Amino acid sequence: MSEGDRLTELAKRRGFFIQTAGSYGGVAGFYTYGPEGAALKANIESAWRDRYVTREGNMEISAPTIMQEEVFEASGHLDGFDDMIIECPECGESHRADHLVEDDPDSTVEDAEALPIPDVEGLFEDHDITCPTCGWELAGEPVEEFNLMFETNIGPGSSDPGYLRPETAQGIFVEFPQLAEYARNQLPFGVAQIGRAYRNEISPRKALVRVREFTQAELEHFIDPETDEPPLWRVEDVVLPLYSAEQQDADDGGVQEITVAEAVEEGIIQSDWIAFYLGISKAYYERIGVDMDRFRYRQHLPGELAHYASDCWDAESEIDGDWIEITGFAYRGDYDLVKHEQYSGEEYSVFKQYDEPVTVEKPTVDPDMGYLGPEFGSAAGEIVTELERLAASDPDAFEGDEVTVEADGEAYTIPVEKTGFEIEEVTESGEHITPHVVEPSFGVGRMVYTVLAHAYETDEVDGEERTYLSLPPEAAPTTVGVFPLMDKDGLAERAKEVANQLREAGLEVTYDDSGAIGRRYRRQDEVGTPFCVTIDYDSLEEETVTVRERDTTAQKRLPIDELPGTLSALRDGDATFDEF
RNA sequence: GCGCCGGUGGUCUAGUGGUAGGACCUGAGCCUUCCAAGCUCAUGGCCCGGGUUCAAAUCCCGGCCGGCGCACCA
Repeated sequence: MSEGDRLTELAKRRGFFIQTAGSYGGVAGFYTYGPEGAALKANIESAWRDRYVTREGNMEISAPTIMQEEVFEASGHLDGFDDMIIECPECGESHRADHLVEDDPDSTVEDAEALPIPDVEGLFEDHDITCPTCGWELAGEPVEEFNLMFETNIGPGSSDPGYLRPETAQGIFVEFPQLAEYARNQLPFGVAQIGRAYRNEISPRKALVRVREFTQAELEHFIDPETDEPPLWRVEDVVLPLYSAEQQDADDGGVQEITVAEAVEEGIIQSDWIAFYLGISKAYYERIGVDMDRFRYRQHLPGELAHYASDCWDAESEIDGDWIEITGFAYRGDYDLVKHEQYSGEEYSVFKQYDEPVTVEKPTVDPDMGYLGPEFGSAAGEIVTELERLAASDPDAFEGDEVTVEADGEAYTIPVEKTGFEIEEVTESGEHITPHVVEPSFGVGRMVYTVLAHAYETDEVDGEERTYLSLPPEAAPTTVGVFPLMDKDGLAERAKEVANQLREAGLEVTYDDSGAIGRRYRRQDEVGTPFCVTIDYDSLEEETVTVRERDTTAQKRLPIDELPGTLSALRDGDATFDEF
């Protein structure tokens, strides 16, 4: 039985994740987190928030999952999704129909993607385009649209299309002008979002790994590319397992264990910002329970880079021998903000003040409209525009008595004195710049899946095989199980009191008084509860209990009144079980 | 989307053209002074639709779902 099969079985039996609406036969690519899974996911998210929002001083927002078409035109997703696919009936290979048409030597078509499908199909017939894999004639084969975004309609009718976001990032980018305002227009600043995203995947696979609705945790860090440097000193000694593009190409290539400082120095990681995030993220993965022996950072190969990214690294975890992308670290440059500025007409930049105001000589014009109007009639407006342009590009042209500009294809000569030409001294205190974006983008479901797979352990206790999830106490759905040794003699009553006391202290508690004590321990082991408290006869007299640790099954005796503090410290990583 | 394989209680599984057993789990009770012990009882199942047949969970077709491979993955 593979690791994935084992995990799916446990997940269903114990309530981590199940196929959605299984009673109705289910639909591929949709999963519901059960009670244990939802708690685990929430803990992983809150650890993420603690790491990337709270501790880094970033903002968090929550945007809608549906936005109008223009947003995705700007982001490039709409084009990216409207791929035209043609499938070869001979070899079964699928190809981008628009690319085949453009690549055909007889064809003059440059942007086949913009053509209607029947036209593209026609081109296949006109030019006898063949399958690049096997050479089969593709004429007559249907060209089909490929759409990975879920489409919907906003309001009644179909005139106002909307799309479910394929990534949470765009919800941040579109609000940049306001967000910059909230950051007091000071770079750098980071905006995070944890939320659902949707992709109509052709072939959902491997439980939570490739699904159609999933949770992303994304951080968009807006920086001044000229001056902002990450605090690399914080992570310079962190050792990263790097699988560079070069190593992937090499025959005997493999993961190199090198420090952040070395990786930057040797140019393996091009962006200091990416290096910084790889550094701080390693500690995050360790914290939530990713096994560092089954983890690596893999650099994208040149051909693999997204349209917006210059350098990109993925965090990958190993399950069943496969490497699964759990995070993408991308340097997106100014791609997104520039596009949204173009499409929205709003300004997606910040004003950057110079250290010292700069005084420049700026040629300006202030034309005498009382002269230009009557003289040139309807051409006057265009002439003014041309004069302004000329003043900026070639102020020397105004040195004579007359200046000549071309407007609407005709040359006009104007006396310089009527142009109001002047060299003004202008003091500029700064300039508008478009920030660059550094984006760590985490797949929450894939991290949940990884953490479960990596936590899955079996051992032997008193000759019996035991299954347990070695989850970090912080991530575990339940922190402590509370049991009476027997369900009699007042033990259960005392145990319920203790359970309530611990709940009051903010701990996640499960109470269980059924069957034998060993069975209850096993139950908690399987859902990864790190500690179990048992109330026995001595508890009634001495006010002490046994605390049992999941991974070792070791037990210690502690006073009841110390439990809330001790267990909280164990959960938060401020203490270890051995210390008591 | 294509190909191969599969689908029996919550889980794992046995099974035959005559409508199904087991184990574990779960619940009730007994027992039990720290690691899935034992006893009694109980709940719960043939993925969906069509066809063949006197009769289909079983054979055939289609669908859905899952696994693997291919393709796709902005």
